[in-house]
Amino acid sequence: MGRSPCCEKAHTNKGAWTKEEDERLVAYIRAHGEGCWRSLPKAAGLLRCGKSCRLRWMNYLRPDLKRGNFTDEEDELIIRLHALLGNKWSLIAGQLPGRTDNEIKNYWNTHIKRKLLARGIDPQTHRPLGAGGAGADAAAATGIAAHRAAALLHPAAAAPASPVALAVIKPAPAESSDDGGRSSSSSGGASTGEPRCPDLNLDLSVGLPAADTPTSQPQPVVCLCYRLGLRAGEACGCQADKPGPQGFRYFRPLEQGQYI
DNA sequence: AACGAACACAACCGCCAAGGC
DNA sequence: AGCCTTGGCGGTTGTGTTCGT
Repeated sequence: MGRSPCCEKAHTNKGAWTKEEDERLVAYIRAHGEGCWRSLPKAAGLLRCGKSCRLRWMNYLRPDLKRGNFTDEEDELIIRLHALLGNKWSLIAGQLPGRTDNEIKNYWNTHIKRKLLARGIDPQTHRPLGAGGAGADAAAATGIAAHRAAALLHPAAAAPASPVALAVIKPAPAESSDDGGRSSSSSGGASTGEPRCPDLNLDLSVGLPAADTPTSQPQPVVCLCYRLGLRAGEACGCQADKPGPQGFRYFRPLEQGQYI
């Protein structure tokens, strides 16, 4: 079995990219666009693997990349998205324009993990350290985790200083999958390898509030317990008997320090 | 000044799914 | 239906830099 390498390793450079290589890659993509990565290196005169070219372009050379330090707002958004999605770095990156999955992954591992630990929060379960154990993992493995994630993303649950205020979660069709089916091996949250519930296949949309959005008005957030077939009061404090205009239900945010 | 440890981040590796043939 | 190619993803490693002794 096995598979052929994506390139002939004997004839490819490895390691850090030189300025000249960067220039060649950028020039080629500007002229021809992002096409076939496998054939690109040869066409561009690069002694690189196609995957390496793609990575270099995606992570460092793309013109729309935002360089520089992460802001506090981005920090908080990453933390909330990680609570919801786990180690789905590409999905998280999709909510942070100009940031790449690799960048976010590195930032998480080097900064945010420590930041959460300093706050006394387990970076994997997003629960207070020592307050969960297997129970916390089990909770994260249930649909209730999705509800908690909604709470984490709810404006009222956001950190006071954070302008990241609106999160609308809409249920995706059950048959759709945007993670390429990799969730069984790497979806985040608990790292214990315990059995997990089926992925929720959330079609997640997160955005900053529009400039003219009155922040004092309640923002719609779907209670995922409803999606999971739970009734009012069975797993949350949402107002199930007052459905919103399009089936949305408003979630009562958790108090600070309150966890499900 | 020299050395080692810790940190930050760029890059690589292996795996998987989708799509074409 | 099965194989192969390709793009994409997450985990891990390698290397340069900074900090502490």
